[in-house]
Amino acid sequence: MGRSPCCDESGLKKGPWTPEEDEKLQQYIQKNGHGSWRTLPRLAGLNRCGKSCRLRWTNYLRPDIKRGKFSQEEEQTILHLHSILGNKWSAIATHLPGRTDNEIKNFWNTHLKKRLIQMGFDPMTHRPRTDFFAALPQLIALAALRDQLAADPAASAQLQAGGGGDVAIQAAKLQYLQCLLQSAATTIDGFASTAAAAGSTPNAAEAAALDALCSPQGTQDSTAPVSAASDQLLPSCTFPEAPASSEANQGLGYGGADVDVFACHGGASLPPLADLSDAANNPSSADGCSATASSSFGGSAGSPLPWPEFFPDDPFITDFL
DNA sequence: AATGAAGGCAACCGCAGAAGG
DNA sequence: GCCTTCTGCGGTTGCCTTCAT
Repeated sequence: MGRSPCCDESGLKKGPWTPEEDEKLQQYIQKNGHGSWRTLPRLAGLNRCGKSCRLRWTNYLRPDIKRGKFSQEEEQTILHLHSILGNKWSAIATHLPGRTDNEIKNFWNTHLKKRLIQMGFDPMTHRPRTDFFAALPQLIALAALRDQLAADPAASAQLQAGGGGDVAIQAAKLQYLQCLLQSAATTIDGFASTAAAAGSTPNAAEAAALDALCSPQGTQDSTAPVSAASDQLLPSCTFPEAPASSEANQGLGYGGADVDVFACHGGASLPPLADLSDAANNPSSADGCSATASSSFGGSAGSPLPWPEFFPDDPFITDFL
C-alpha cells in the first residue's frame, strides 16, 4: 500500500492550530457535520489537509472530550485493557468515554509505562522483568531499607509501633519485604551460579549490587532481627500466598477471591493487572485473580524469576522506591 | 537569575484496511 | 479482481513548559 502524504501538497499549513482555525473547523462541523474529511478543509475555508482537520477535531475540538488528569479508575482501566489488548489505543479509548486514543497513548508513554519500568515490570507483558539487572534499582532500594532497619532498632521499633491496630499491617509489610528480598537473593544466587558456570562475569557495579543483596550486613537470616515482631504475628513466611492476617491482607492490597479482575489488587492502581490470557489458557485459574496470584507474578513456568507478588502502589513501598 | 535537562502534549508521518468504482 | 481513494491507527517528532542546578 502506501499513499503519498496528503500534507505534502504545497501551500497547506502545518503545525499548531490557531484559535481562528479552530473556530472555523468547529463551526463548519457543527453546521454540516464532517462529511468527507478530504473536502472539508476547502469547504470550511481552511488551508489544512483533511487529515490534520480530522485529528484536530477528534483529539481536541470534539465537544465530548474530557480534559484534565486521568482518574484512578481510568488509570486502572487503561492498565487492565493494555494488559489484554496491548497498544490498541483506539480499542482502549472506546472504554474511556471522552478520552482520545492519542491522549491515552500519551498518558501511557509518559506516565504508566515509566512507572511500570521503574518498578521492574515489563510494560508490554505486565510481568516482572526477566532481565535481572533491569530490576536492580528496586532490589537495591529494598536491600538498603532492610539494612537500615537492621542497623537502627529505634526505627524498626517505630515502624512496628505504627499505632494500635496498625501493628499487624506494619509487621506484615515488613515481612513482605523480607520475603521479597529473600526471593530476589535466591534468584541472584542462581544467576551468579549460572554466570559463574558459563564463565561470564558481571561488571563492577553489578557485582557490587549482587554483594549488597546477597550479603546484607549480618542478616543472612532474612527473618532476623527486624521482623521479630512480625514473626510472632506471622510465624512463617507464607508468600507468595496471601498472609494469614486479614488486616495484613488489606494493608498489602490483597483482593478477595471474589473480587473482579479490575480489583485484584485491592483497588490499587498498580501493579499491572492479570494477564487474562493466562486465565484463558489455564482453566483451573479461570478467575483473573487466581491467575495473577498463583502464576503471573508468583514464579510461573514462563518466568525464570520466583518473584512473590509485588504491590508497588502500596504507600509503604512507594515511600522508598 | 540564567541555563540546560526533563517532562508533557499536540501534531505529523506513514502504513494498513475498508470502501467504492 | 484490480486500482484508487478515504479513513483510522500507532509510532514518532518537535515544541512548550516545568524543574533542577
